[in-house]
Amino acid sequence: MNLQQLRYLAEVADRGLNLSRAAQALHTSQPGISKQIRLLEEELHTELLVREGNRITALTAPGQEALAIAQRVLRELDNLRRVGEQAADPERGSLVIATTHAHARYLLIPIVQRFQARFHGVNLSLRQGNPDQIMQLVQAGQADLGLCTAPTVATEGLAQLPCYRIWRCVLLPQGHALLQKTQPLTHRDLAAYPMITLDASFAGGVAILESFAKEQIQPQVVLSATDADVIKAFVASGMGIATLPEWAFDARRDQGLARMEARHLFRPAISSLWLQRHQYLRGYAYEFIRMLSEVWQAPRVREALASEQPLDESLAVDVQPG
Amino acid sequence: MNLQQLRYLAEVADRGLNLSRAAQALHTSQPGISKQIRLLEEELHTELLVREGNRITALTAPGQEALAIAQRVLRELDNLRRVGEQAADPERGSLVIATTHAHARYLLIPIVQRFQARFHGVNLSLRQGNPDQIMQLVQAGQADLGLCTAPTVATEGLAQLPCYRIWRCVLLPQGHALLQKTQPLTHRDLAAYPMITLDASFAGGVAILESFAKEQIQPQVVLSATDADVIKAFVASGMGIATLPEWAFDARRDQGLARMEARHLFRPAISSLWLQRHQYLRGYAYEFIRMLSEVWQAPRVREALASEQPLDESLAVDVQPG
DNA sequence: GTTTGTTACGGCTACCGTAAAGATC
DNA sequence: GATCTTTACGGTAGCCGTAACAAAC
Repeated sequence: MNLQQLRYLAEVADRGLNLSRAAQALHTSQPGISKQIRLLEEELHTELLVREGNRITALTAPGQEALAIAQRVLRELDNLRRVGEQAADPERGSLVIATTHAHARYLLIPIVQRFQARFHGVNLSLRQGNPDQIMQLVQAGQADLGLCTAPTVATEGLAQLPCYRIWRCVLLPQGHALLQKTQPLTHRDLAAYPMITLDASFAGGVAILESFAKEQIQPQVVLSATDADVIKAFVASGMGIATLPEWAFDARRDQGLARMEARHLFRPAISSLWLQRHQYLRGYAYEFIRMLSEVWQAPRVREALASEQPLDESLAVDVQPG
Repeated sequence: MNLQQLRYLAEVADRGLNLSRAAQALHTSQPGISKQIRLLEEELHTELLVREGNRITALTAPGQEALAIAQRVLRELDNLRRVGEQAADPERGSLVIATTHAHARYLLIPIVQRFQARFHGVNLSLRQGNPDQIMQLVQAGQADLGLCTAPTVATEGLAQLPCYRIWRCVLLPQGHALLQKTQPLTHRDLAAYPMITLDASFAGGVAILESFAKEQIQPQVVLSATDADVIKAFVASGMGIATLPEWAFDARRDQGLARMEARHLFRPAISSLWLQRHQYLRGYAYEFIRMLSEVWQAPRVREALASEQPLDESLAVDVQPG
């Protein structure tokens, strides 16, 4: 038994049970992979792969268990490497954050600036995607932290730390008729105009549509996008109205646009940090999290990672302006 | 990085940070250990051990983290081996159960018999100890299952499956004056005679004393022991009276002894199965657990292992006679 | 002087890559 | 014939054990 063997098994599973591809991905020879996996099978007295002819078509039942174990072991080894890095230089390393465009563009900018000022040595990188993609990145270990609203896919193995309550407002082109209205907006008011929404992969997009459905009103969605700036551009061009997080609108910068209050129409979405439960976090990662939300001090984060409970959404706080 | 290195690190920590002893325990040379640990430290760019002169006096902070990781990895490797064994022959293997004398001697005998009849190929072995020792055995992986009442020590990393409610009765020598009493026994009645109790390391022993304390009565404890048969022998010899689990008394076999009802005096103790959370269980282990208590079917056990919650004690059932 | 950890060195295992064969689509 | 896995084989890196050394109690 051998770490290499576990690495190979995991990679083979990752590459659709194709030894050649696994070998390529690992920059090694394909017979080596074959041999090592055979050795592992031999040692366990069990076939892990189902071979038909000279193809590998599936994992056996014990193969699936073995794969799960291998993945856990490999993750622990990653953690061990991080422990070393943390000890060697607590202020040098990398931090990958997967998040949505809106979060990256509006929420994270001041935080990232503060973080970079404090930790010059940390290579911070942002990856964009919709919540489902973000979950994948975090689950695969390709991102350290995810920040977004709840995804539509399963979140196995991830801990969720609720951070922000996201209230939506209505965005319209300046001079829009609705701006004349002095009473609070209604769903019916909005449905009279074509709408631009967030893509359905975003909890925000879905929630808005559901709130219309509840009122038995069908809004006319002309476009859905994944990018707040794209949405704003379309609104400014007069294609329709939109709902966006309140903090995605900046009266000074967003010339040609106006916003109207809509807290009475749409419940806030909760945006959370998502992270792998069994992952060692570098010290600066805890600092980053604390910068996101004072609620999440390091000990509290550790506690949340250990407990399997989903956490109370009331931990989320309203976003502080800029 | 290398499995051997993790194994060495764990063993060194286990042997009081003594390389020589670790080498001995692993049947290898001491310089090998030294070298491999140095290599690991080198790869992590971090010292894991605190060296003073030529002694190792402590683990550094990253060393502690590394040790924890190494232990988790090694446990997973054990699991992997078990996956292999399970697949190679589901009915052959070993099962180590750590439990108290009373459980082994009375509760487990019929269950062990049924289990052995069903699984000839399984090497079943019982280890005796008090609850604290049992926890240690399970936590160290030297026993697969623990069966006993709650220990006084921490149970980190263990899952508790409540199984039995243990009611106590009073044991007296035949012809004892109390046997004449027609009304229910009181604490005061009992305190009039010297008592023999379970050792304080048993929840049972402590609970009995506490129930007296609550009544502000001080019983006269002449002896405490860890073995039900020893206690019975002393009671039979007239040294005093005792409280024991109801099922530890057998009117036919225990000549010279008599029992009196005491359910109104002492709350039942809960005896639970204890097992390591991240341990792969062989199929027959699930079967054994089911034989202990029908409540604990395999899927339910898996669920309990995954959830970090302490479980409801009401899952425990009264022990069925014989 | 005994115990304990590190350094030095030679032997050997076992892993790796190349080459070739076997099998299936 | 193309793709993919397995078998065969030689080179070599790295692990292991012995021996010698250094340092502490």
